[in-house]
This record gives sequence, C-alpha cells and structure tokens, in this order.
Amino acid sequence: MREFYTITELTREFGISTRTLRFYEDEGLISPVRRGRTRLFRPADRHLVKQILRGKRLGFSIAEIREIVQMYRDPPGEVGQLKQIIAKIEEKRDELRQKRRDIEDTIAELNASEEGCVERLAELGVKG
Amino acid sequence: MREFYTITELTREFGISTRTLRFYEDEGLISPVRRGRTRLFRPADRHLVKQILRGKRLGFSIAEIREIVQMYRDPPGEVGQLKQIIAKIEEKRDELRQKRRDIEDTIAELNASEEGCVERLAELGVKG
DNA sequence: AGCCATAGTTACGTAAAAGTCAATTTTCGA
DNA sequence: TCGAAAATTGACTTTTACGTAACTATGGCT
Repeated sequence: MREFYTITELTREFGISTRTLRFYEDEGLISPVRRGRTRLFRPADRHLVKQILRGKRLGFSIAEIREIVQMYRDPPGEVGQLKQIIAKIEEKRDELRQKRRDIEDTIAELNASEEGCVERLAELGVKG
Repeated sequence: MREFYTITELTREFGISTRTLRFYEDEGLISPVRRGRTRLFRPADRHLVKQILRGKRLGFSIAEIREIVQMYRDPPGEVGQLKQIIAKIEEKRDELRQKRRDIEDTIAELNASEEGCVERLAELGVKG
C-alpha cells in the first residue's frame, strides 16, 4: 500500500475535481498532510474520501457526512461523549434503514412497471 | 378513499410547503386537476408525491426523479419506446442496488464504530 | 357588505456544493 | 538548472431546490 497520493491521483480515481477535494478539506471532512503547501493524501485520507462519496450517493449533505465521519473517528475518553456518539450512531442507522426501505419500495415499483412494459411488448407480438 | 385533497392537506400530511408542491408541478412531476384556478389532488397525485419524496430521501435530483416517475406511467404503445423504458428501468435499478450496497457498507462501519465505543465504555468501567 | 382563511401568480432571494477563471508558486524530470 | 506540468489560493459564477414577499382572487360566515 502506498504511503501518499497526490491530489490529481485521487481526482482521477474517484472522478471528482481538485476543487471538490479542497472544498472537503475546507469543510473539515479531510485533513491531508502537507509537504510545503502541497497536499499529500495518506491511505486513511483516501478511505475517508471513499466514505464521503458513499455518503453523497446516499443523499447526505456535507453537514450530515461530517457527522458520520466523526463517528468513524477513534472513540474519545469521556463517558458522556461516548454515550452521545452511540446515540448518534443509532440515529444514523435508523435513517439508513429508512433509506433501505425506500430502495426496496422503489425497486418493487420499478419491477412492476417493467413487467407492464414486457406484457405490453408481448401483446405487440415481440418475443422476449 | 377520498376523491380529492387540497394542497394544504398534502403539505400537512407530508410536512412540505405549498411552494414545494407548486414547484413540483412546474417541474412536471405532478399534474393535479383544477377547479377554476385551485389545484385538486387526486389519490394518484398524492401517491406520486409520496414517490417523489421517497426519491428525495434517496438523494435523487428533480431531474432523476422526473425520469423515475415517467417509468411509473402507463406503458406506451410503441415498441422502441417500450424497450427504451425497460433499459432505463434496468439502469435505475442498478443505481438503487449500488445505493443499497452503500447502505450496507455504511451500516457495517457504524456497527464497528459503535462496538469500539462500547468497548471503550467497558474499559472505563461503565456497565452496558 | 365586510372579513378571514385559503388559494393563486409573479418575482426576487438564498444556501449548498461545487465549477470556473486568474494569478501565482512548486515540483520534478531532462 | 530550467521549463513544462502540477498545485495553490482567492474570487467570482452557476445550478438546484426551494423560501419569502407582495399582491390578487375566491368562498364561507356573520
């Protein structure tokens, strides 16, 4: 596993722009190290980017993604904070389960629509 | 089942504004009938709104949702169009499956984080 | 007739999430 | 060491999905 990635390597790998990665840094989602001014992305940063983009695909806002990636961080040492994090994790998990139900429902309706189309094709004498 | 709903009835049911419903109409997502100028929402319109909001929760843009709700419409009579719709349905279904994988992955990582927190609590002598 | 609630249209405003452009550095291979 | 390629910062612009304001119309109640 490589030690560092340049910014353009990551933009190519993930199909995003440098502007996007700098924006994520401004937003406190990632903190690549620097050699001089130049950003160097460690494997952990790269993984974070993956997680961020996953969150984006699921329709989470930057603020929500910030919350989520904070949950991934090493657990703190204070009991109150730990309990708070656990509570937030439960919350996010519930949201994700809702999204999963939404997906199942949507797929089911798409299946029904597709069947309708296939039947229609059959009526028109098209072999499936 | 009721024949019509007023716009405010739907805003209350779904927790959205009248502006939003009018916006969705402008965008061609819904087409409530009219008595004079006043919109009357049929059960089918209400169901469409549900589908739209489901799409929103999944992070689809208005343009993408427009595509999806077009798939729900009655299949057309032309073979070419039917095949095109089927192809688009496959496409969306693939997207949805990707999102589902994203959800599974995110839940898995949240579970791991939670375990970490719980262990940490145990270390601190907190009873679970 | 007067009033309130609900509905409508038009038009301008805004926050989020980048895109784009310009003007410098910085890095790095020949 | 030099020059192209890659990176940086900063500022301005754009798109999406509505919010908000201002004003008009309509229908029921008293």
